[in-house]
Amino acid sequence: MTHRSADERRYTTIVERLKDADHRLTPQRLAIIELLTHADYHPSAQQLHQQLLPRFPSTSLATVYKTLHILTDLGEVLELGFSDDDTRYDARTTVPHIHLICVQCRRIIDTDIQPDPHLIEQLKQHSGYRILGHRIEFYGLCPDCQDNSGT
Amino acid sequence: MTHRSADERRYTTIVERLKDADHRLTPQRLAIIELLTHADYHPSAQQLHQQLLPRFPSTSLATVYKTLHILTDLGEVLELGFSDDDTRYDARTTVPHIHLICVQCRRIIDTDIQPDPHLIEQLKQHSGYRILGHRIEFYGLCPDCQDNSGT
DNA sequence: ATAGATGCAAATATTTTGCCGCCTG
DNA sequence: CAGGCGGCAAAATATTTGCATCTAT
Repeated sequence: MTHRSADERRYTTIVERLKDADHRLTPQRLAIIELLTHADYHPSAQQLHQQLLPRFPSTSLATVYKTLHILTDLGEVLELGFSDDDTRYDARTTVPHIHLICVQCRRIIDTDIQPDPHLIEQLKQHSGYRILGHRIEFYGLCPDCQDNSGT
Repeated sequence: MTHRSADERRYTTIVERLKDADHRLTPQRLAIIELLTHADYHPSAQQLHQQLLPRFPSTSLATVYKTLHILTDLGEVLELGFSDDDTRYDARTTVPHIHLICVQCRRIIDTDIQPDPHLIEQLKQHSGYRILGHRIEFYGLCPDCQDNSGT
């Protein structure tokens, strides 16, 4: 077998998980998973729906939401809620990772940088919390928007 | 003048900011600011409204939202949006800080622990983003919920 | 006195749900 | 061929807005 990209592997993984959990592999679901995995892409439900329409003109938003919830329950998709923007969905990896969000174009990219384990230890000690997960986002201007702002 | 707590000082600061920005100091607004500042408390708009009702039975949710937006625009309140919960508001400090969120009781507490500056430098270098701010949350079980889960 | 605030209700926006006919397995 | 799924529309939530009235300054 020839080279497969990380995106393709991730796609396959999620499809397998769906099948294993006895969910049906409908064309709509496969298309949604493809969109979620093939691109540095953290779309909203609306965006997914828009991108689906050319291929499946009758797709409904409800189907998009239902699929996203199934994948979220399986732990394959992460929801990112905001107060001033639609919820965005991240299916690229199940490994917790830090997000970088452009405050201008709203692009969200993943990083492979991990938070310092020492920080987590500190938090435990100070608070008594049992730490289970995290959400870490940095806000700023992406390279493109830095360039365009000089117009 | 006698001792004033950090909460009281924070309350006064926000009230001054409102006045300086030529907003009126209505009883409703003062009460909202008091609720926001006097407690380790990151309430939702609904929660604020509920707590306001005993003192101001006719207060409307719209007023709560309007006040929160004014304070957010002034930079005195931080909005925390989620996908599965109402937006929560943090008025306790304007210094960026890490939140600890209990996944069971949804209590949100502040910490005074700062992210490693080295991490931020790393992110800049890897991504080319100009970093302007952050949102860092750790999820887990607060001490109370750890105790109660052993029932 | 008057600009700005409140409170009510209606409007918006987003997400969820119910139901029925259809398709996957 | 049976139960899950997609699509439509209605419902449920959360938040915003318009407007008449009231009030802080």
